[in-house]
Amino acid sequence: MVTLKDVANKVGMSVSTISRVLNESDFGSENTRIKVLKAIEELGYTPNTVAQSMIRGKTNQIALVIPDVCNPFYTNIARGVEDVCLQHKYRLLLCNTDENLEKQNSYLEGIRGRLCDGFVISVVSEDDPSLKKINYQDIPFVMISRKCSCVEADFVGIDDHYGAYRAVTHLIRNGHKKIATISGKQDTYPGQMRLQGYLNALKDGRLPIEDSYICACDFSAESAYRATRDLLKLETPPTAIFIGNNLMTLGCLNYLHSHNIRVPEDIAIVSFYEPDWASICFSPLTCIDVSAYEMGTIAAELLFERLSDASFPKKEILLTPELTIRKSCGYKKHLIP
Amino acid sequence: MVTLKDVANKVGMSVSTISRVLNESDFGSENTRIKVLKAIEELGYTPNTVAQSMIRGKTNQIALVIPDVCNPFYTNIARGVEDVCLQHKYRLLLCNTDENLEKQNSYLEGIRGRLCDGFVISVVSEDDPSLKKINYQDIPFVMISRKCSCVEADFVGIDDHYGAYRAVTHLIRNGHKKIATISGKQDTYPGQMRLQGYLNALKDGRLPIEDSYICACDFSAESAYRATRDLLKLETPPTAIFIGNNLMTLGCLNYLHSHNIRVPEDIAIVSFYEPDWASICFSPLTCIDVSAYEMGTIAAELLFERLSDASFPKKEILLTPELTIRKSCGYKKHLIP
DNA sequence: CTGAAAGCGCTAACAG
DNA sequence: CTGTTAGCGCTTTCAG
Repeated sequence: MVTLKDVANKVGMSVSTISRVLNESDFGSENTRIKVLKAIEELGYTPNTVAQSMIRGKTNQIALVIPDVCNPFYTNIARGVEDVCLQHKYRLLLCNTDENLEKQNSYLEGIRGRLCDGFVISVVSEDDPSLKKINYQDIPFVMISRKCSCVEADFVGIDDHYGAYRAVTHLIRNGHKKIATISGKQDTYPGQMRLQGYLNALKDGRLPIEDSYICACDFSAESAYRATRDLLKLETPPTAIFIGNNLMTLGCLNYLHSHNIRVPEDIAIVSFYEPDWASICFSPLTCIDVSAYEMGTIAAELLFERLSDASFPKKEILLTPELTIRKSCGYKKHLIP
Repeated sequence: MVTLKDVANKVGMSVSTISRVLNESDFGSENTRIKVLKAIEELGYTPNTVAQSMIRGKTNQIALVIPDVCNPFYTNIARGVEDVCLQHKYRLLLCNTDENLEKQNSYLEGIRGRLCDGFVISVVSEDDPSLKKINYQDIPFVMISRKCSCVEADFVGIDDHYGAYRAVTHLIRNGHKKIATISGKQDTYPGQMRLQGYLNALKDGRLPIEDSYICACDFSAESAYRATRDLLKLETPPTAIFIGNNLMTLGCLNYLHSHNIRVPEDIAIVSFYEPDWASICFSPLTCIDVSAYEMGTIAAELLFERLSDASFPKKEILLTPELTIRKSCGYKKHLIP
């Protein structure tokens, strides 16, 4: 590997001179500049980023810790975060925890080791204390989508309760009385809030709450596939399902379609978060949705604010999701306000 | 930030001692070990990764450079690469180039600066020479899916020509004679090979090649949406389309569905790469497919081999994709061998 | 078994 | 305008 010293030797100058022509835009005589630049070119020198990080005390890198890289929701967040990073000339270290506490811990360990100057995280579980271990003063972070109430930090998320409430209310207005929910991990904030929104919508709609209609799933397609099967085997199956995320919607629809169950004729569906295939599904999907890209953008910007000034009070930003009506609920126009 | 020195001061020992109890599994008396570990715990010390990288001359990090984080194809590759990284106790730096040469260059610049010990890359364009700039001896890399013939390095990819040929042959066997293609970026290896496979299948099937049936798209859904529209406006529109990737399939189907064009009754579709919604689409998709996760796995393993021994000859690994028949081509059983 | 000292590649304060 | 020097936090000889 060619170093600054090699360049210095080649042109017969000191390392500091070389470093300066590299870092100060108008340094040295035309002559030296040209000579140095030429040597750098010839030798193929590139500054060692690690050494630079070391001396500058910052890495120019931020990390994004997410529970599932394969989920388009997080991937869109990543795009948002990345774009902001680029504007700030930062790099993005993407860490996929796979909903696994151990993996998350291992990444957090690296982060504590100053791998990055700050990070954005969507925690695996709200109950897990590992986030506490990292010193916010040293490495600021913002939580996204999933909040961890045991820790004080900025948070950017969705108004999950409202979203779920809105979705279920839509079902009720369409005349449904037997409404089930396939809900996500209950050790996460969105998992809890979306279930809560479902319950409150039923309550306000004076509908009874039926335990067997509440399926505790884990945000995965497989869990939703099984839940759908169980739901339909019930003595009085539901006529509608509110599904807590995009992946579970896929799982649910896979079951329905492979068993020739029609949507919305046999059963109605509302999904939290809109998959990109919403329109070309066998029954175009009605969804509650929010721009994940924008969330990522907001979170990253908040982080960069923190990076330059840690003193302002903690912020909590909630985006309001909107309902897009397609066919999967059996749109009854006169019922919609 | 608390450093080794702080720990040393606290227990009244030298930094080297602390470093040793940390790095050598059986060092020092029980007493000192316990004392040191306790101090580390109390102070909340974590080794500075940057300093470690510096002295060890390696970062324990590899990068994955991909053109689109939002494409599940690359995301599955990422999962594969990541899992192998984890086994080797490496971290994964994910770089999204967004099909943009400038972004790719900026990431490559960082990589040249020794941000990682090696990397896996799916290039933006085959014609671009920027990969040449990085010194393979210093930082080995393996190309994935997209090959750059101007550079000598390991490559893991799909047998794109075979896949396309197989897909189009399937269409021909189903009785189609007017077969169009929506093909991907022609400055990429898979873009070229898939088009080539299409052309050769037509040739071998004694079908004429119709220029207006060849749509030069760019792998994006939008480009395919427009291409589909144009195709259907032709005087004699095709009865079947071979589509060069998953995203373009989405775009194509979006057009068809929104214009009430039935699949396969009005037009047949085969897609290269299988989206996870293949089964729940309004017309379940027939696809040519390969495991992207596995590709990622293979590429990463190859990279780690290189990392420990750069001397063996360059490898080129091609995975053979398989056809999954659903409904979108109008399955005619007796015609399939 | 432990400490002092050198040095990884670079930047920046300090001299000349 | 340029060179010398001192570190950043850590590991690793080399002495004691």
